[in-house]
Amino acid sequence: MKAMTSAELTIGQLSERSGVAVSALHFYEAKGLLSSRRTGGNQRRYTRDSLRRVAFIRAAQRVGIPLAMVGEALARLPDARTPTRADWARLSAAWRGELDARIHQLTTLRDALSDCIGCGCLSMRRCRLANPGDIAATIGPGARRFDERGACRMRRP
Amino acid sequence: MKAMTSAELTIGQLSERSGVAVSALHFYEAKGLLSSRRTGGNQRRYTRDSLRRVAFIRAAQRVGIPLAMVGEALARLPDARTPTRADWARLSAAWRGELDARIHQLTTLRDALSDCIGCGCLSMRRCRLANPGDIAATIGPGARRFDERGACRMRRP
DNA sequence: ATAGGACCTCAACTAAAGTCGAGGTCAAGG
DNA sequence: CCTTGACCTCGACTTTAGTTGAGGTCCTAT
Repeated sequence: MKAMTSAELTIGQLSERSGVAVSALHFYEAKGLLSSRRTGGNQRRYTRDSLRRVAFIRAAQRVGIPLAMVGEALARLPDARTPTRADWARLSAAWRGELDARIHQLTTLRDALSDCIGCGCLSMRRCRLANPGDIAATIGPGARRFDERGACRMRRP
Repeated sequence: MKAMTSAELTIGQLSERSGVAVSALHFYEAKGLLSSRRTGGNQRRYTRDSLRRVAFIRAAQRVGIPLAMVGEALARLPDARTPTRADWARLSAAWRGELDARIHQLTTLRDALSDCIGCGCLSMRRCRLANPGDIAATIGPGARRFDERGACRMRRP
């Protein structure tokens, strides 16, 4: 084992410290969410702030935000220099709005559920449960857990 | 157009009233979340309470609960008789707990995000953002948006 | 009776977020 | 020298939640 605490991290170290599988880190890199320097032997070396990027990615994931959206957000961090506190703070503020919105949605839904399904209401047209924000979703085929859920209200392109 | 307001619904009517595509209703039926009678000509006929089932399914979806879990819940409704108010209320109560838990998770996360990413904290081991419930997830291959998120805390089988 | 829409089945495709495995380097220890 | 462990790439596979299309039936109004 190499017990070096170098300035840079190997992918294995990043994986262990972040709790994210190596294969997932590869995947994130392929998606452009993460970047690395390569050594002479073609191995990845990550700067320290990658830890933060990964933490951010996972945090976003946990609340159901798709990687594409996370990628968009991260893309607005400077890629040349290491992001400053201010860069991160801007990003954090943006996500805070997103999370607030989601919490609000969820709360509304919970209340609608208690009022509505619990009470025996049968009308679909009137029901808050049935129309919780009328997302007229026909966006394409396949799984679309996110959009249908009407969840992300960060600037849509 | 048939303007009949019969006791039963065709799949087209159920689709329109619920806002769910016919293909999705087929899919739900295949997954056992929904059931129907067949006419002589092999067409589906739904009872009125299917509307409520579908609304429930979508509501659960919107908050990120996978169909399998919804199916489990719905399976505990009586299939022979039309579910009573009490049947639904039981179910609703169970979900309320689920939603409360999720809201709590999200809120915690939001706060951690503001404190932590905003402030320049770099330690992964200490960071609430990085370890928001330590889900040691290695459950199998493929997409697992739900389990990794550590989200559902309804009785696990 | 016949055209039109609504319905049926079934197979194939899409998309997200990864995992897994094969086949091949690289570096250090014995 | 050789083995062991970490790393590399690339392609195939997985799961969830559907959609799309082909090919065929049913029903109802003209």
